[in-house]
Amino acid sequence: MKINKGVEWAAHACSLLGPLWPDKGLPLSALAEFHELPEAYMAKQMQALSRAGIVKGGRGRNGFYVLSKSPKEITLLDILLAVDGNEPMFVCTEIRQNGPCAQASEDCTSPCGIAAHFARAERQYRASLEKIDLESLNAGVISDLSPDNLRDAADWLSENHRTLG
Amino acid sequence: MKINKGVEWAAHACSLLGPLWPDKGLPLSALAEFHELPEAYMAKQMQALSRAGIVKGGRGRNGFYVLSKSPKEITLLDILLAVDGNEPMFVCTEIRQNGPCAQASEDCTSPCGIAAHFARAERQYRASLEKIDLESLNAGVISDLSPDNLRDAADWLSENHRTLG
DNA sequence: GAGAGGCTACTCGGATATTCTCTGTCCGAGTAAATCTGG
DNA sequence: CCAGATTTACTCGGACAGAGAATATCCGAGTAGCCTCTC
Repeated sequence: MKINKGVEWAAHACSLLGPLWPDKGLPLSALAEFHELPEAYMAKQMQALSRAGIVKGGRGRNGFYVLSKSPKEITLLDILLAVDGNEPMFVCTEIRQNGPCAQASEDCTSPCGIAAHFARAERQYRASLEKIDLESLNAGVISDLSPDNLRDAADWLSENHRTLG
Repeated sequence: MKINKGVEWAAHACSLLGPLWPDKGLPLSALAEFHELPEAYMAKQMQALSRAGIVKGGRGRNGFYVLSKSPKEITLLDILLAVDGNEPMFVCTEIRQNGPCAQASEDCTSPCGIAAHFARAERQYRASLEKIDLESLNAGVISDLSPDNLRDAADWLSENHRTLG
């Protein structure tokens, strides 16, 4: 029940890309360097985001990543599902249909009670993350920065960002 | 982010033990056989429950498992944490303290915004499972049984249960 | 026949292999910019 | 000097190993009941 480490990286990366949207972005190398992450593995996470349609990666010499939607339309849940997969945490193997007192499968119209409770909990988990969009996420992250840090980051980004077209 | 398969087994096992509490229980062999599960691996799950203080396993020739508390005091969350471990799903590696614009660790008094949101979601997940105690869980499971199944199960349990000394 | 002691059979508990997913890495596909060549 | 084709350098994308955890299994520790032996 551990979330992939890549989710954290992807979330931070999207947080960086948020303020640059819609016409600016960052190459993989910058996204990795900003947080001192291994570029090759960071690529894997960005690919996952790309496949999920959260970011768009222009290929070629001047390629870089841009958010493919407004930061308001991207939620933490989207990022989690993109990187970690959207399989449910709890998978019911219907063991109630096994053994000496097995329930007939035609009697199992409603899901197993245990599975139902886990599913409900998971829905609440997802709902909680669904509420956090990239815009509000960024507001929170930035408010934690010291004025010096904020200026440093802004400078660094302006040096490394790239523009579409 | 997948929950251990053993959690399902453990939950069903506790569900069987609930109505037998406080003076009756079932040996591992019965718990495994009832749902046609591999006994050796089922043992692992019961050991985890035992270590967490949810069940008590009497050793020796006539040993068997009994709930160690009232079914009302045991929640789905307890079972989940016992079998799956109580590590948080999302672990923040503080990558904000890395890289060219790293935040100084003394500035990081409040947790990283991203981690905070995941933590909040996880609290809601746990809270949802915390509400389900074994008694209400059993009520749900039993209500899904057909009358025939219910009788079969009752008979089988009365044949296989064991009573404290 | 009764009691005590020892033995056996059966149970739980922890330590041990095996499989699978996550983690980490590499090389190929693709494109924009720079270069070169001919006019 | 300029336009166009070509080369080049740099980027993302998917395929490929290694590590760690989950899965599955086995053997040892422990106890209740049974058997035997003795009185």
